[in-house]
Amino acid sequence: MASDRYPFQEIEAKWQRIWEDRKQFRVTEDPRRPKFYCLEMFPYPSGRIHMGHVRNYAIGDLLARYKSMRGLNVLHPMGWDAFGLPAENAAIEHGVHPAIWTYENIDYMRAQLKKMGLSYDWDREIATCDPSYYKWEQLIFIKMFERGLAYRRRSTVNWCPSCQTVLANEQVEAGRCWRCDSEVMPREIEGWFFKITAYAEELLAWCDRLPGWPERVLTMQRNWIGKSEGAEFDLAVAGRPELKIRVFTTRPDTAFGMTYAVLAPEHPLVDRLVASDAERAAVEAFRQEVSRESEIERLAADRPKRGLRLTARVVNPFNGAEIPLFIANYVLMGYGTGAIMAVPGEDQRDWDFATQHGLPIIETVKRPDGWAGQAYTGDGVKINSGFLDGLTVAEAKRRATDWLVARGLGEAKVNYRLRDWGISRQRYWGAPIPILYCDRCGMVPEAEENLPVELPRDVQISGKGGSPLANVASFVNARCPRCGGRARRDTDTMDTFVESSWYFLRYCSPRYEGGMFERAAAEYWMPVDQYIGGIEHAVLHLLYARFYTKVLRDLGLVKVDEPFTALLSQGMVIKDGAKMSKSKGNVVSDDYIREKYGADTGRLFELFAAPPEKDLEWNDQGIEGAFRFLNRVWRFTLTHLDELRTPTPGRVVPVSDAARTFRRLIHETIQRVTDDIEREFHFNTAVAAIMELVNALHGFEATSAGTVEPAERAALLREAVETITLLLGPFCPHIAEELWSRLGHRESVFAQRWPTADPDALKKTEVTVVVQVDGRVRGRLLVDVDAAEERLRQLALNDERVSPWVASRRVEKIVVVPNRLVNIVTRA
RNA sequence: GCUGGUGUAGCCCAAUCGGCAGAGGCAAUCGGCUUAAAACCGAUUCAGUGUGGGUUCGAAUCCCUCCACCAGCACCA
Repeated sequence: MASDRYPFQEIEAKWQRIWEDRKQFRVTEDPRRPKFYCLEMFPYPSGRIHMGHVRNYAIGDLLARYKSMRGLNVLHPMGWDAFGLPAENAAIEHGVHPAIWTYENIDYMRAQLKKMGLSYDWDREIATCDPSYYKWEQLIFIKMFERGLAYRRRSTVNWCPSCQTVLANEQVEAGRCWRCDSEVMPREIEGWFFKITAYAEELLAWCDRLPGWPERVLTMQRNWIGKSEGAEFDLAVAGRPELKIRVFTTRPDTAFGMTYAVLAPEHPLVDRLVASDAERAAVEAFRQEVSRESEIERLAADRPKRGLRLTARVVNPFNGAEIPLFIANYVLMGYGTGAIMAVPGEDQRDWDFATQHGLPIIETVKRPDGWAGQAYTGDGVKINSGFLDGLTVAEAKRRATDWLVARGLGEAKVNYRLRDWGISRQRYWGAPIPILYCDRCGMVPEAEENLPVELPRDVQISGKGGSPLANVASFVNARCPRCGGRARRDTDTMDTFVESSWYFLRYCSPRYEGGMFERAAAEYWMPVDQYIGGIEHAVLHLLYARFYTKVLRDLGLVKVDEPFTALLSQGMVIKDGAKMSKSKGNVVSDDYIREKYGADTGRLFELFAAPPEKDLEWNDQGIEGAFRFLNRVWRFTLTHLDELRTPTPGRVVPVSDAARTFRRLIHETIQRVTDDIEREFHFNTAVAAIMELVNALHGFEATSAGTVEPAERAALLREAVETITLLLGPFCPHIAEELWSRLGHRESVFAQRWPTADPDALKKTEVTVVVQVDGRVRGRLLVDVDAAEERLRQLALNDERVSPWVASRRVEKIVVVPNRLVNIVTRA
């Protein structure tokens, strides 16, 4: 049994050892050669590599090896996103220190990756939990702090009760924690923010300048940034000249349709507007009611709009009308000014509220004929709008804004949905925030020479009640770097997305001690030419990394505007209808597949089963097929080794038709595989093309024995097998190396140039032209390439399989597509 | 509800500019090899492209309608 299968275990171990001994994938900057930076998203060391990881790394490895064979100087590093909550949970559950748990996992997973035969430069391996890594992150934090890009404030944040920590907006999915799926609660807390909103416009603008990114991801980022243009202006409170309410609107043209205004319940002005104790009590009760709603309920678009009418009234500056003022749950404090003008005629939300509360509705845009809807948001001619009447919506927006500006009442304004990135985490296993609180000097950054602020090892982790660091006296109690007096350290740690926002830069010079990275190295390698990872980071990591890169650029550290030139978002690996995960118990382990079929087979299957951007349904039979294919290639090569190794002179010039046809297929395959990899990452069709060639190789071998000259036959078999081996290299590196060496080569297959198609071999002398009658195929013609249209027309009409279909009918017209088809259009 | 994507053979997937619906794999069936089976080798079957319409000599491909599934966003004024 075992003898039937190629000895993958032996081969894989052998070549992994050789690659390691030769340091084959170690790279250095080489200004004479064009570079290619190929990067896969580094993993969190959760324990074991599974087939979802394998897919990611197989794609990256294929590209890295392919680009290298194309002559590029390829940087292909790997490391560990090593800070994170699971390490702390392990500590709570099993009493293991997070550091020990993490490093043990790293050791195991590194061994797994090595057994996959991935072409990493392991000398560049990094782990983000290493103080020599996060030291630089702390330095940048201080520089950001000095420039106001990192700031501390008290605010309502997303609190995950299960993770016992704060989440950034990006880390909340439909009201639930992105990691543990618990319902997120609002909580007032003091914490650190990165001012990503300062880059909102640039992050958005560059979405149009990243042609190598999937449109899907760019759309998600654009939506997340959520730019909206409009105007801001003041509503005067009737009888209270000292009070003004600032509102934001994207539809200043509809201001004449304003029939009431609304404040967010927690708007600070509300307290000054209440006229009596009774009203104050009512407001309090309303606020209580609203705050009891959970995050999930708040997010439901169809939840009832609740509101409370205040006694205060406001004045519409456009027409002087005095209108009622409400507080309502559908206006959010966190967006715009926390206050709106309500125009039920042209806004559905206002329409809903107005009809519920019996408020008037004024139409300010002429409805199209037959309009039967509620609020109308389309274009049209302005009506009931004073000086705006007769204008289009777009014109009226401009004129209304100009009118506000001219009177000093307001201004044009752009708002973004994007909020600043909250980075404080009330947890232990992360990078400490390098800030101290001095009794005398206040908030002070740690001095540069004192970095890194190291995470203390000795700590009690209970999983409850604030940051574990707060209980470590030796950590908390420190000296003020400014005055030398007593100071307390900040006891929060940074969001782990901060580490992954710059690891690609650290890879450029991972052992550099003079800074985050060596300038020359980063200038040579950056940006990443091809980034590969899962779609789940479409907004999170990918937006943060873009932001952080721009910050570093503005600090004068890097020259690039964007970190990733091209992005490939690979689909998930699915089993039994769900993403592989421990909790679902549907994980296919890498170890199991590798031991049963070998690393090459596992990689081949995942590259072959579906195009990379699609989800891949795991299939036990499919992997058998991939394995069978490799065995087929192996067996053919070994059984024909004598013939394959007979020396043949130089280039093959086939004489027989069978040989010429076969050689053309060899070179067509080179062309197809190259195109498939370059054009759209269609690795599945590339594999199919190689399989087709292998099938044809078997056919040629069987039929050419007596009919083709032995020397010609041997030369062609050799050309075919060598081509197959070279093409297979990036997909299945171990078996390719072994076959290459057995064919008599001493150099690594990866030291070879990627094959290019011989134009002579591709030339065709004859083509099959299809003959259709009224669009239906009725015959075929074998003709010389580029045969004249007139000749094709005659041949088609005279073809014996075609003529019966034409005989009794009148030929109306004949469409000729050279080298393709002839379509005879007839009429009765 | 909005936006994007996908729908092709029993299954996973191809089809470049609108030009023969099928490259590859899986499964099934038959044959060869074998004392037999597995493995292996060879062959065969199977869809008219989610629905309905339109444009065209010709549509999986372009346009419109509807359906299903997936993903993202969802009181953002």
